[in-house]
Parts: sequence; C-alpha cells; structure tokens
Amino acid sequence: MLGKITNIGEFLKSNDIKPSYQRMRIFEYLLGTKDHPTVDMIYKELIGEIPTLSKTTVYNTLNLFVEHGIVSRITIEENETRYDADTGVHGHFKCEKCQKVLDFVTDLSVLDVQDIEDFQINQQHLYFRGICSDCLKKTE
Amino acid sequence: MLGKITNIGEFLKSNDIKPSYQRMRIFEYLLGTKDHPTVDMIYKELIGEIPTLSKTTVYNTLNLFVEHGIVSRITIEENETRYDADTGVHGHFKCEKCQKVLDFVTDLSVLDVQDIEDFQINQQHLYFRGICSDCLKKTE
DNA sequence: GTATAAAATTGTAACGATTACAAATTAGTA
DNA sequence: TACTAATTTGTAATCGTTACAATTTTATAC
Repeated sequence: MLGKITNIGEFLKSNDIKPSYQRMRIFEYLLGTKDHPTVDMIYKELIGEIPTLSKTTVYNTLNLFVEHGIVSRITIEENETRYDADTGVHGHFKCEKCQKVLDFVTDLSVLDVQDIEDFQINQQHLYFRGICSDCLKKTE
Repeated sequence: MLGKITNIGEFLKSNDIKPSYQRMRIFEYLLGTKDHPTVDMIYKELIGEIPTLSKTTVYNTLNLFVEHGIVSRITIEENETRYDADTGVHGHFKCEKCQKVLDFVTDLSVLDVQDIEDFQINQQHLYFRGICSDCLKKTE
C-alpha cells in the first residue's frame, strides 16, 4: 500500500494536487516517518529547510491531502490531531509511558459486527493504549 | 456491563467518589443517554435544573469519573471529546450525515494482532465512520 | 519577455475546547 | 457554633485550529 511512491510530484499530480515545493516536502516528510506527527512536529521539522514556512500552510496542506484521500487523520490524542501517509486500514498503539504511536497490522474483516449490518462503512479506525514492550522491559 | 446500577450515590461511593448533587446528576444523565454527549451537551442539558452549574464543574467531574474508571472518553471527533458511561469494549459508529454516534457490538478478541504481541494493552478503541441505515434510506 | 489572472503561501486575528487558579460556597467535624 | 476540608464557581489563560486579507508565486495570454 505504501512504499511504491517513487516520484512524489507525479504522485501528487495523479491525485489532482498541484505539486508545490511546500506540498512535496510535507508529503515526503510524512512518507519518511512512522511517528504519526502532529502539525507542530511537521512545522518544527521543516522550518529549518523552509524558513518562510507558515504553520497555516501546514494546516492547509494537510487538509488538502486528507480531502484527496492520500493522508488520513489519527485522533488517538484528545487534543492534537496526528497525520499518517498510510491510508490503509491498520491499528495504532499509543504507549502511555513513552508516548509513542506505533502501527500494528491486523485484519478487521474477521470481525463479527452487530447492529450496523446495513450501514455504509467508509472508514475503520482501531487504536489501543497501553505499555509497549520497550517500556515494559525498562520497568522490570 | 451496564444497567445494573440502581443507586447512583452508592455506586459513586463504591468507586471512591463523594456523591455530590452535581456529580450524581451528571452521572445519571450519562447513564440515561446513548448520545455520547460532549461537555457542552451535558452542560446545556443540566443548566435548566441546576441553574448555578458551571461548565468547569462538568469538566472537573468528567475528568474525575475517567480517572476512577467509571466513564470513558471517546475521541471520535477531531475537536470535541465525548463521554460514555459504558466502559466496556464496544464499537462506535459516527454517521457523516446525521452526525450521530451509535454503539455497536463486536468481539475484538477474535482479532489476530501482529507487531504488538508482547505489549500490555490497557484500552481498546474501535470506531467506524460512514452513513447509518436511516440516512441511507432517506437518500434513496 | 511583459502584463494579467489565478493559485498558493503567509501572518495576524479570531475562535472554541479545555485547563489554571483563586474566590465563594458547601459539607464535615470537633 | 466554629473551624477545616472539599466542592463548586467564574474568570482568565492556554493551545490547537480556522478565517481572512495581504503578499508572493505560478500559469497564461499577448
């Protein structure tokens, strides 16, 4: 699902997004990280190489990406929205110790879902909270 | 999991929460609704019968309930946090037309979860988005 | 290449949900 | 009844996000 994007400009164009420099760098950064960054994290990371970057541009660009379906929003936090360039269905695990948000693989199609049999499902989100294995080892 | 709470004051006490009038009414309201209300919805609903109610009290009380594990937070919205007196694991469906948040029953234990086998899982959240059956009928 | 129009970016102000904090009220106890 | 602790309340502050107008960049026509 991911990993096959070699030319970011072409990829954006094929999704009807004009590939400006800011857009390409923001998307490239999202592709290259597994941190599910917040707007602030993206801004702080890119302001070094794009000194004129505005936080509004980061917001605008991410909203554009979400509208075009190439980025998905993760609302695992209560306050801050996180973004993920992997739009496939997968789980997210938030470690309550180190605060990291990690991906995990699972197949939701095995779920026996009641009460909403004749609903139209557009998005599926699964997230867990707990302690990751690294933090478990440290507290032993 | 729910439905067995007959005496709200006793229930709060058994969870180490002093049953003040505001706390009892807020919890009673949460028990009696399936709307997964926001703080604002709870405040607007109760201000009629508790004219001195402060929105800060609603925030304080809900945070207290969450800390004591008798209410769970739902972050299906990006901006507003919703609250649920049903702390058991169940799914939430957000209709993109009527904006309602509905419960659904499912058994997450059938999931084959990879990558986080040796993690300690404290919470499990599952939410879907789409169109509910009522709204599907209306647009036919 | 220049002029013009459209699109993208930027900065500031505004907004809304939530929290901090101190004052006021209520409840508990001697 | 007096005193202390807990709870509630109102206001101000905080922070993530959006609105909006100005500026800059890009695209198009001459």
